[in-house]
Amino acid sequence: MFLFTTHRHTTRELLNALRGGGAACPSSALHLYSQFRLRLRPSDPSHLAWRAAVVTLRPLTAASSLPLISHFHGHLLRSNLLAYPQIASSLLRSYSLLSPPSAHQLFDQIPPATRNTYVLNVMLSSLCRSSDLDSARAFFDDIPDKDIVCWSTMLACYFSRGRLADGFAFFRSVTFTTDIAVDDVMLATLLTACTSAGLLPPFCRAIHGYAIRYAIPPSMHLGTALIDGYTKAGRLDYATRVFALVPHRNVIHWTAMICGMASHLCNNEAVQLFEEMCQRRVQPNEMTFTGALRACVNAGLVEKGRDFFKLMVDRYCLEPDIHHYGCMVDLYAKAGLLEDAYEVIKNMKVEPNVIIWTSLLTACKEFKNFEIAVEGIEKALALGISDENTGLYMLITDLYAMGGRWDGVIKIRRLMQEHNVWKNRGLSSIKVDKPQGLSSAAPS
DNA sequence: TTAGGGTTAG
Repeated sequence: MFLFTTHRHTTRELLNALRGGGAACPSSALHLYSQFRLRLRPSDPSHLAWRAAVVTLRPLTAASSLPLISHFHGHLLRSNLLAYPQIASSLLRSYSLLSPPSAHQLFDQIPPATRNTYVLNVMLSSLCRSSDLDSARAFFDDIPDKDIVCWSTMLACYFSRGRLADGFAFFRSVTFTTDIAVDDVMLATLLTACTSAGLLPPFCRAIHGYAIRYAIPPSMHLGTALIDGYTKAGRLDYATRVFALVPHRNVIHWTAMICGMASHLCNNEAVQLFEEMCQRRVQPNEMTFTGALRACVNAGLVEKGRDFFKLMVDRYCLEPDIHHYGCMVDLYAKAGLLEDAYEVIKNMKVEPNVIIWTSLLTACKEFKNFEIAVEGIEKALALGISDENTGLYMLITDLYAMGGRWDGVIKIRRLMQEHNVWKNRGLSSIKVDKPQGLSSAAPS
């Protein structure tokens, strides 16, 4: 925290305070910035002015404060700071995250001389997020000097729209028709797309092989994408090896590894890794706790799970979300502690969803506890019936039958009939030669 | 010293 003293701070000191997180909240950032502007002299180097404005925008954007950003935009216009590409790209990015139409308006007002590669890339990224793919592609085609960021942005756009074949064709065109050197970010983009499309493990190994061949280190995002890819491909051994090789492991690397271990039922290893992470003073986030709690659920470690949940709230001041409550309900329910599970649901700060009710009611069926089941059923029915929760309705039917409540069975059957929803038969398939989503045409 | 990309519950 930056403290104001009787000492008259120089512009450099104020800039360092802004940059060093001395202004985590928007109001203190704007206060520091106004102090900075008061001290700024014509003799100061011009880069001080735009740097201060750039770092002031960060907390405003992090707080998603559109009114403050608009207010700051006014100041930037009046002080002619928007002529700096650094400011233009920062402001454009802030708007594109919070209000894409405002970003597009701003872009039209940026003079062509200011529209450098950074500005164009932010605009492309904004179009990729908020407009149709063809508009983004048209904008991409018009960019004169495309760099790796530009190509990566467009590549991610294809994948995020589910256009796998076009994305792979696009990647091929990067490698075969340009001199662009593929980097770790582009490989991470490619790998993430393969992981979500289930094109593993050969693709994961191929991309990893490419990274090794071209000496691209598994740093940051590529490290996470590899860990996640290998764990989802069932290769915990490779994931562990990559994890060990990541130079500066951050919370996301640890989380990907912990979640990967938990999903493969290496529960004790996941719990150990989580504890090691805390010992090394790496701050866990909400997702890390989901992984750690899931390991406790799988292993039936009720006490440990309870401790982790308490640790999350008390020590790390994290607000539990639906995933954490879901784990806690499951933790107690699977151990037969149905009262505790139901208590979690009653005290939740978010509405329970179909997963939570299914978790509780499945345990009610297993442990033949009709009392809690009846209470739960009443509330679960409030979710309403849809194609997504027919499983829950079937479970409720079973529970009514178990309690001899045939009127309930008839009621649910009638509801399902009225809404024309039926439980689908279990079905699973494996594509062997041609993975799904690879059938569309290559881009022009 | 302004741009792209990564991790969660039945």
